[in-house]
Amino acid sequence: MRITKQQTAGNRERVVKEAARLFRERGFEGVGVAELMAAAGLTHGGFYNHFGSKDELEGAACARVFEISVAKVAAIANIADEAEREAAFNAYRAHYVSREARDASGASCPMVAFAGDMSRQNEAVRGAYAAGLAGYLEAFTKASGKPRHEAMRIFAGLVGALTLARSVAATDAELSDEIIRVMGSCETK
Amino acid sequence: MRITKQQTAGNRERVVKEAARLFRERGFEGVGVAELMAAAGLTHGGFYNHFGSKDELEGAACARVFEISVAKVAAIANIADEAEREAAFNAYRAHYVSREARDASGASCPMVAFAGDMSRQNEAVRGAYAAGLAGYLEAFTKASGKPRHEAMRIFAGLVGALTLARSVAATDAELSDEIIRVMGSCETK
DNA sequence: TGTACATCAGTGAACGCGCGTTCACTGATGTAC
DNA sequence: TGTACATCAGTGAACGCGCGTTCACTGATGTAC
Repeated sequence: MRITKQQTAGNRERVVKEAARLFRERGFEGVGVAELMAAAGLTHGGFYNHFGSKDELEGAACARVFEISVAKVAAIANIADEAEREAAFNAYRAHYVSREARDASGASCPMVAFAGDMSRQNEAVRGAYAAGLAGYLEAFTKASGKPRHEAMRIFAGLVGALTLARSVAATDAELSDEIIRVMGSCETK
Repeated sequence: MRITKQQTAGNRERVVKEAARLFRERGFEGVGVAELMAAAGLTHGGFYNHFGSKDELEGAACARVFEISVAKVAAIANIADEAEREAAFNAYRAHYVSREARDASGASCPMVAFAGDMSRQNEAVRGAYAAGLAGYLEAFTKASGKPRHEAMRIFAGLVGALTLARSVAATDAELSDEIIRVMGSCETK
């Protein structure tokens, strides 16, 4: 059943994309190779035609997630008009800690999705993550228009708030909403 | 090989204690029943004399970790002298985001250790966690001497900072240290 | 452009390992008399 | 207090399931002529 080169590339692309979603939703250990392939409309046997190992896909998926996130923040940083940039940045912050963002774990920020178990990940993932975080912080600082240390404090607050809100979303909706409310409406100080 | 009731209680206690440490270090899925029992000086076969399932131990360990953490914060909240309490609270904050705290993952704050994969945990763990977080936030607010929403913002910043610092501790020590430096020296504003 | 053959993405069965859980057995403790 | 028996925490082998990985096979694509 050989298929077109284009189809092959499309299949690989779809696996990475589904992996980026599923890994964020359920963690690297929470999704198996068979399910990943099925999500892309394939069967598990062909997995190793595309990737050398599950670790390798994890690394690729992690890198992919960062690409998307960094691109979003970099787009804000590149807005020329000062007031417009600031407005976009504030909108980004507000959406970062929102009920929508909390509930869309498959589209989550990579830090919130992956940071927690980075210490027990393979080299491929750790490398992609470390490079990704460095790039993200740089873009975030630019987008914020503030000194780096201040931008980092803001970002840490966002990460902590979203992490905490998610952690009790299923068990204590009221507390989760309170966290969102308190942290989402951060005046710019 | 029947043993003393006291020894039995001591054995169970040791398993929970080791679990509290190991689960924080490597996550619930990262430590097996056999290793947990070995850490307590036992063999895996007897596990089910003490616990109905691994899930049950996870719940007990999670609850235990919160007990310890909440007690620490509550002790600060109960300091009568205002200035002394404030000093103790600031010391707590400073130590929370420090290189020592970052590297001692086995003695970590339960939120930083567990929040990330709470969404994929069993009922026992989720229940213990939700109750624990609510109790912790209450104690933390009291200890801070500030309005609840402000205390929550401070706490979210601490959680985010420690989470981020840990996530790159092994791959980008410089960035990790920078995060600690920036967030640990938080003036009280 | 048409034909013949090699390539290789996809398929599904099978392997092997780790891990949670079960089980038959042991022997000192705890208890009934 | 002493004796006889039941209890039950601990042991280590074994089971069964899930999951990453391998493998033989298929057949349409891509290529050489």
